[in-house]
Amino acid sequence: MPAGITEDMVSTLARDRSGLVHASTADRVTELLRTHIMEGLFPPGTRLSEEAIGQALGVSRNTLREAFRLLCHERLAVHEMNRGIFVPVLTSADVADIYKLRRLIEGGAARLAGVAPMTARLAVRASVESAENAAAAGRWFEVRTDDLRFHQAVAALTGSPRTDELMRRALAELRLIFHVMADPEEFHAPYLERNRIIADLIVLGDGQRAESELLSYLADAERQILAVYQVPALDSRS
Amino acid sequence: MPAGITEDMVSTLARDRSGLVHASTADRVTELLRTHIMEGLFPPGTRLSEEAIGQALGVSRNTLREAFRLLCHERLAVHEMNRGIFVPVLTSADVADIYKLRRLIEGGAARLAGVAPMTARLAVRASVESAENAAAAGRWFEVRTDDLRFHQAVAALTGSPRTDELMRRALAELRLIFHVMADPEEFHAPYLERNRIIADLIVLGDGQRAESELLSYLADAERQILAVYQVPALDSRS
DNA sequence: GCATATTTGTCCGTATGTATA
DNA sequence: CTATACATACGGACAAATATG
Repeated sequence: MPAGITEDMVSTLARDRSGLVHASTADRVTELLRTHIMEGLFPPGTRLSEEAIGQALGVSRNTLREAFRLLCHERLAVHEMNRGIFVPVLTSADVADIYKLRRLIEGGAARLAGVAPMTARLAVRASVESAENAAAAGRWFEVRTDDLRFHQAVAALTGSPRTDELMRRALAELRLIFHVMADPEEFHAPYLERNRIIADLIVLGDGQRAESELLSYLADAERQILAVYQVPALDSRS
Repeated sequence: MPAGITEDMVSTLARDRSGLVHASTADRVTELLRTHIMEGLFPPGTRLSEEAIGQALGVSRNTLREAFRLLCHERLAVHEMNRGIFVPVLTSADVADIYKLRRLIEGGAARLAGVAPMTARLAVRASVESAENAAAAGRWFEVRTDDLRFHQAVAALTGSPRTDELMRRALAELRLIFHVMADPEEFHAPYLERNRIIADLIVLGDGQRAESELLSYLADAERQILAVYQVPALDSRS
């Protein structure tokens, strides 16, 4: 059981295999590794050994390599030639870039609030209410998840599958950053009411104000992260 | 030599192998297939046989499968379980979605014209001038390439690597659509002067007007494509 | 700086399951 | 329904690159 590989990873794989899901082994392995990386179970910089993980998961190296390639493609892993696959160590520049992209996507999506279908708008508010309930119960990791759902729902106002997927990937990367930061309560609490305000504006269809609120929101969040997250941009190598 | 596989595909592969490029075989195969799909050498709907292509390229099926997975991930191929890899047949819905995404990205990027570095703005104008020269010489396929470079340069105004890559992939998909359309002269000629106007606005730093010009440009182009491109959204199967 | 061990990159053979003629 | 073709997945092999002592 080499590095963060748990028993239920393997059983999950086996369960899905017997299930009626129409996906290849490589796809299931990808999904499994993706969530494990996103949940921070492999610390940034960890090398993902083909031999060890393949054996722990009970899949061949060839199959595992297909999964690794996909993870690299969505930036949840980095490939260093002849050295292996590593969990990425994101830099301050990465944080800035992700927020730049988020402002572009989420800002533009919020502006569409007035023309977006009401179901999509209500989904935004639903995620905020879910977060409020979780916060009231003190479940702050759930608040974090709901916050990401909120932003996903905002992007979904575009009604564009490609935008949805793009947003999903950007937020997956962002999770990597969250894991090396302070506890979720300190970070997310202040944004709860701002989420609520934005959600209400979106339901009302006031795209202009929703956008400007969201942009200042994202700018503040970026500043706050960069103040704590001091990973230099120079090539990180152990 | 089964399906669209030419001799120089193999020689390109061999040349790069001996070269000092630091990339794996799978990466080189991916790049090779990517450009060949983008250039329309495989008609939409074609099945990419592991056996045939692997043999033609002189690479093993394992290596080829890694490449196929990547292409599927960037939507330049579609994977049908237990059936194989196919060149995608894009639907009208895909066209609409790609243009929705483009309006979001390119519109937001154009708005940043005033704060973008001058080198990035001049790159936009350079692509237009290149297209104008190609048009004057009657090289319309070159005009098409320059047009795509123009839009890539607009997205690059954000200065975001992730946005650049995202845009590259969206435009790669768009190429698939262009190939089944009328000749490039008819389609691109009317947009030449509009490109010029937008580029000048960007160099001047007038993000507001650049954005609105670009948005109406994209709306017109989408309409024009959809008028000709009548592929129904229902699951295309031969 | 060198020799060794480890790990990746790539290929091959093969067994099994799935789709199609 | 059978047969064929093909994708899926595994395991083994070897060279090359890298890490380790």
